[in-house]
Amino acid sequence: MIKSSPNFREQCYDLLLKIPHGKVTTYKEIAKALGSKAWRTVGSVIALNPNLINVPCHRVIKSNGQIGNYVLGTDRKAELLRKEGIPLANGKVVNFEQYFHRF
DNA sequence: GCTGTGACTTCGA
DNA sequence: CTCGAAGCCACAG
Repeated sequence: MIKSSPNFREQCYDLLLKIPHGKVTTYKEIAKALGSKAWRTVGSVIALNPNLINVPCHRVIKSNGQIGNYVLGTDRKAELLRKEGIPLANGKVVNFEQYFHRF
């Protein structure tokens, strides 16, 4: 039972909440899991982040392993990821595939 | 109801 | 490898 776009936003947060601690995912994978190609929208809706407190948006990174952006700043996001146990290098995730969480 | 925008992705030089 | 431009979809005004 797959709901269409109307729930796109909610599905994004839902998947984000499903990401375990110490793991990361990419915007593209999220959109793909939703069956859409709106990576931009994924970042946009997360950027609006109505529930930033409940949504670990800092666990979402780009497809090339580079950390995306963050409401509090990329440096803050990098630090959070590092605390999660993910080593970083020049603002990029080291072996992010290893920490990549697939739905 | 249409236009603009973006926390991205991908191809080309 | 690095830099630039175009494309894409959903949300907000």
